[in-house]
Amino acid sequence: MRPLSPYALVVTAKRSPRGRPPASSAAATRKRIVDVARRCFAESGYDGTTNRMIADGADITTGAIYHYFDSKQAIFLAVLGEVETQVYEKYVSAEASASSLHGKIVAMREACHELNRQDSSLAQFVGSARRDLRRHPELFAETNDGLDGDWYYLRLIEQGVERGEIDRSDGEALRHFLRAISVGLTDGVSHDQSEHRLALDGLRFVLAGGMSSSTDSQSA
Amino acid sequence: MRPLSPYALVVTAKRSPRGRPPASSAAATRKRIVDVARRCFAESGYDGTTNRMIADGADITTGAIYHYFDSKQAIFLAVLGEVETQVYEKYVSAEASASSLHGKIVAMREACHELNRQDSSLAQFVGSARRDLRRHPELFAETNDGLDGDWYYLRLIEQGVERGEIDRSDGEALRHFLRAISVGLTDGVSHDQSEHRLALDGLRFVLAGGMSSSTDSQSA
Amino acid sequence: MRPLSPYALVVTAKRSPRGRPPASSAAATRKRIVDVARRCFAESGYDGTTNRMIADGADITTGAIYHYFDSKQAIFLAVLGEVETQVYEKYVSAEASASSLHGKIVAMREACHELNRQDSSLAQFVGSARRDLRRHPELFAETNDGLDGDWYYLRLIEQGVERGEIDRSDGEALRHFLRAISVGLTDGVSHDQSEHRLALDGLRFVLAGGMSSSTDSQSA
Amino acid sequence: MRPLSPYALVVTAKRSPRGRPPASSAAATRKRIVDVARRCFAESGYDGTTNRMIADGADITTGAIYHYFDSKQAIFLAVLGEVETQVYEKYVSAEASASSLHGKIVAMREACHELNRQDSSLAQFVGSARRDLRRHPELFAETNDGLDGDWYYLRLIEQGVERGEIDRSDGEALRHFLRAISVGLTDGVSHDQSEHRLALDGLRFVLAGGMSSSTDSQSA
DNA sequence: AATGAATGAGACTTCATTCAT
DNA sequence: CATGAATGAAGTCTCATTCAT
Repeated sequence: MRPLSPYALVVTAKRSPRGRPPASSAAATRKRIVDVARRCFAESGYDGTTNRMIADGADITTGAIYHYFDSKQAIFLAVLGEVETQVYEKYVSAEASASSLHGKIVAMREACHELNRQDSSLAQFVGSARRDLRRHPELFAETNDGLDGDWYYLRLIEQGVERGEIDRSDGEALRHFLRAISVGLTDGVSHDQSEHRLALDGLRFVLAGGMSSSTDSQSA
Repeated sequence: MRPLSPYALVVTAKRSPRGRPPASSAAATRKRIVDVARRCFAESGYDGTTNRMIADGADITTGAIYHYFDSKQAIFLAVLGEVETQVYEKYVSAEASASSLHGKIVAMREACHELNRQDSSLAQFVGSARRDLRRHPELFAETNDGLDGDWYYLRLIEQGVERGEIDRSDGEALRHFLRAISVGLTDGVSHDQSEHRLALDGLRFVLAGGMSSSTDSQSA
Repeated sequence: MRPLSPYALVVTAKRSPRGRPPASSAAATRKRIVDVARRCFAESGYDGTTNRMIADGADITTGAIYHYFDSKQAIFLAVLGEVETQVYEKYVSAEASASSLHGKIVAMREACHELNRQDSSLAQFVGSARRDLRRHPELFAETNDGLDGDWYYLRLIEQGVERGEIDRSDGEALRHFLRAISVGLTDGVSHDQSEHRLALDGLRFVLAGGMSSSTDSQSA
Repeated sequence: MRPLSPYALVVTAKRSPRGRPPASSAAATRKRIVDVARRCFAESGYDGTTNRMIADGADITTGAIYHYFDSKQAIFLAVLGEVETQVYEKYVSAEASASSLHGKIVAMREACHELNRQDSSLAQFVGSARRDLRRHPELFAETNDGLDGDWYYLRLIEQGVERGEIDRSDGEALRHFLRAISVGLTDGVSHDQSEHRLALDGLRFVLAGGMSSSTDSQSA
């Protein structure tokens, strides 16, 4: 029949022979759907991902998906929520590992690097989802603020200003720069660990003032 | 009838019933197609853009598109080529406007900011195309190297090393950082001029060593 | 709505609105598709047959066809394979029913006549497919040798030569004549039983030497 | 632009530079259209032939076709009429070249062979048109009786009966056989001169009674 | 819990035909 | 006489979704 999609699990040899599958199977299937969907959405985007891709990857049929989710949109929202939670936790735990503004920023990016090393589909989903959310307003969830860490940077900088580490007048620009570099690290190089590592090293180099020595009389 | 797509011109009262429309210029129509397509691809991506969107936007029928292009893919390639040319020219002219590595980098990002101010769909197309090119290998053209400015940064850094402005050992990391921030500025904030301005100011602040004073004993 | 195609069943009052229809057998639907397709291809050719014709005839939608076949081409190949099998069987069983070359030839054509009486769409498909295969190389299947019975005639004549019923020097010409008359009976008159019968009688008359008495001094 | 279709003339180097082309050009263009159309219809059938194929082959644009013909259908009818005329002439001239029924039949088939040698697209068009006429009733012209030579055979046999060369009771069967073999020679082997020659030799062999010696006790 | 047959809308694309120039 | 820009209908195929089993 239909050739197996590249998302199909390789271990498709044995299937629960007949009768009701074991109790926890439902939860496991749901998790499989979400996991596969994350990878699909990350790689192909929302429009480019089909229910068939997800079903093949989760070793079920497209019809079965609808036992777990009401729609493709609902799958996306589930993936989004799960990813947000994971990223949020990383952010929070990173915050405590350093005391200065500079240190906290680096710590947070390092935490993301670690996350990316463990499962790169996470960062790639974040990058993909950013565009998909702009394109499909119906994909917005009520709790959608954390993907780029804006709220986090806001807090960090506020604290930095209070501690006198940075002028308030520079805070706003810094915040937008941090947002941009976060997007860049996520979208631009998250698919290659060593590039991501290098880019992060570059950020540390620049933050440490590596480029501040030589200037010329150029202007905007 | 079919509800008008948001890309349709508002003045779509009457359409020539059949045959060649009076006072129509092939070049103008072709340009309209490419322009609308750039905006559509930028906003909705390759998969999310339909021929109907483009046709409505260019005030023709979907069939007429094929008078100018062999396929949707060909339209994309045309847009890509045009954008590459424009961006390339900006890069080259920016290079001459400063003498130090630091200055040239800032000059180039400022040039992009200027381009973005004139037509933000350009930067947004670049961001969108980056993903689409990863997803659809058939969209690669022979001349596809300039979108992120990698070749440009490579040259700049090489020259910087030769002039002793930067250690060769830091060059690789810096290059990847520059790639990341370029992606971030393009993808993350190009849809809002003032945010883009702020993020660029943030980059200049950081490059100038604004974050280098305060450090603590944090590590990766 | 869309006017019903002539292939649509007359009893098409109500159609199941959505989802799997009650009491539907996949095998039966598939067979319906193949049967209708054979008639359509026979009557209208490959180019002239539309998915809509087939779908209407099989009482499904055009989309449902793709549940059973990957493409229009695949439908054609399925019909071709099925027809080849049926014709082949007839040929083989006809071979045993006579002992002389003359007798076997007549027996084979009579077998085809019988097949044609049962389902004339078979012979007509063969005729149509001959042209379609010439025009669309992609319609060739690996097992495509039996439609005109060439291999069959080849064997018959070889045996006739060995038994001394015919000179080897005449065999080649006879073989091509048999191919031509097969095509003629299939393409030219298979749509009308009585004409087919008469033409076959004519062949028997000629083979029996009915035209050999009167000759004059004409030449090529 | 659009790649040249295989029907495009190779000599597309120089085109009448500007202004009105020479006087007889119109007639020449019309002839070119008909000639190319015959080959296209022969090779690809009515459905499979596009106006673009014809236009490319005739070195004009699709629009220009409509200066000479009202529709694709009209082109087909023009080709059909022209072919009928040519074939008719051959038939008539062949009739005089022999005196017996047997001789006239052979003479006519030899005449067709000669025609086929000169321009095989003629015979192939006849074969293709036979199917197209069955499929598209609108392609029938008022004067459409001569393609298979039915009227011709009818007359020949009537004369043969009157001259006592054949029983009236066998005439009807012979006529249908002749029709079938005509179709077979036209459709089955007209694309290969040597096969056509062999098949015609086979017909002559059979008509001469080559198969009448050996019979066995087989029956219908 | 899961299957898989089926729908209906819509995607890309082709093509005969029209008509201003 | 001829071009070529444009239409509108139709064609093949895809896909999210539904629902009897």
